[in-house]
Amino acid sequence: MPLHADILAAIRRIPRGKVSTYGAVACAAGHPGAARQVVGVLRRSVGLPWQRVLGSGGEIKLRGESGFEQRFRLEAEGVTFRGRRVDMKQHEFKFPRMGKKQTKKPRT
DNA sequence: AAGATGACGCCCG
DNA sequence: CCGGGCGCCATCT
Repeated sequence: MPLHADILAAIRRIPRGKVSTYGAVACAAGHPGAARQVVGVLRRSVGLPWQRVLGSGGEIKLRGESGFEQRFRLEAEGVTFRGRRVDMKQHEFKFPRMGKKQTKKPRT
């Protein structure tokens, strides 16, 4: 499974009103250390909840209008901020256990 | 193939 | 809290 597919899936699993971090997503996708690749996927893919992906500590790493955009969109989902960071203790989404491959269609 | 870059993460002063 | 440096992985020129 292409790494971007795993990352893509992980990002899509982030529920509304919750957020995650690049590193966490990469890890949840099964690619610890591939935080940068998470960024790549976010940029190339469209229709993803990119706003729910933040930097470590819940900090918005985007600059300029993009940063504002992200902040507003998150607040619109009910996410609260602590200064310039998202209140992670309240909105950090903990990815479910991922044994190996069984992540979506365990089907019989 | 090599060099440079990126919405990163973590350590150190 | 702030600034600086190094490591990671994939992509682009």
